[in-house]
Amino acid sequence: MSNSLDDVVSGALGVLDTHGLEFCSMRRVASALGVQPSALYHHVPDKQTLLALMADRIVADVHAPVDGSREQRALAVCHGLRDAMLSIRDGADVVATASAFRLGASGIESDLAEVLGDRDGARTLLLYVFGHTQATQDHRLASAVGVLEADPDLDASFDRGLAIVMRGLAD
Amino acid sequence: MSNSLDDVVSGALGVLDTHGLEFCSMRRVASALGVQPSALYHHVPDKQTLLALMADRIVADVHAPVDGSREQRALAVCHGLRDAMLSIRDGADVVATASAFRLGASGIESDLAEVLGDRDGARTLLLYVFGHTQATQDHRLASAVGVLEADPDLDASFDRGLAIVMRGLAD
DNA sequence: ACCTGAACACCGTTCAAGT
DNA sequence: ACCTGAACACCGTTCAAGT
Repeated sequence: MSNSLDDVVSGALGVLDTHGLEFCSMRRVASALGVQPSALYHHVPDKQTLLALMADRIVADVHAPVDGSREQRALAVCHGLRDAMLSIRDGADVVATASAFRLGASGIESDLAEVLGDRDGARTLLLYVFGHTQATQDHRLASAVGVLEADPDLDASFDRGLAIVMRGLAD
Repeated sequence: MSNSLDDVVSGALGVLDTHGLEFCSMRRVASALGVQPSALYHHVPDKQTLLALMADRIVADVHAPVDGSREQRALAVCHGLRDAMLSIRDGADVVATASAFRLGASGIESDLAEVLGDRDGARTLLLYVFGHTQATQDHRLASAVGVLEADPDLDASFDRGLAIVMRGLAD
């Protein structure tokens, strides 16, 4: 059976979730799809592009709700983003790296900027969400492996930091 | 001549600055030191540890000034950190990655927490500085290579985001 | 203590050729 | 359009052995 680009992205996300970013190689993705490594290059010019497509898919369903106050809508986006990234192994690393590369050009940053009416505020909030979620996920992995003790406060810490940034944005 | 651990870290930083993180391999570092790849493992257990030592050295001279208001001292740390990371190629990536892994355990986070009297505030500020600086550096590289147009506003954008977070921290 | 030499099990990417 | 097969130029890490 022929694979489509969507199949390739799905296959890559499967490898990511079961083996982690470190082992998410073009060769592994190819073998998960039952295909030679070189076949992937028919769908994608390079690995970086594949990672960007994976990032897009991870956050694809994150949108601002239509009603609520500005603050409520912004918080919903931040929590949705965090949950989406945490829902897949190393998701935060994948999304944060891809997003750092196109700051200002991401759909979510525009969404957030529209909700808040503040481009700098949107960027600041987004960078915070990426950074904290990445740290949370790395920390969880490390404590699962046993190199660090678990920090049960990370979710509360996220909300407290979010509150700090939102307070700075209040008009 | 025998190499010390410090020599290895210096050599690695040299390779990083001239070739970038992508090409900062154990093999290249070894060859820059005039030594076989396996020799590095006498000084360092693995590449990840070497990257952490490089990160420590990049930010080694960043400290809070002794006088000034709380806000002034915190801003000085943030700017010092940003400048230190931008002073070497891919420095922000190296520092941010190493720091995400030990959130709460870094010296700068403690420094900042002491200055601000607020652990969550320190973490929030730090994540913002890492994220924005990483995006700035990636963006500059991409525009130097020509894949993105340059954004001359990135430095001003950094200060505006910093002001937002500081405002959220005001008591 | 610091290093060599050789090996192991991998990488991303290219390219001619097949269907 | 989608894929194979083979190759190129690399990786990180281990380990016995040398000085």
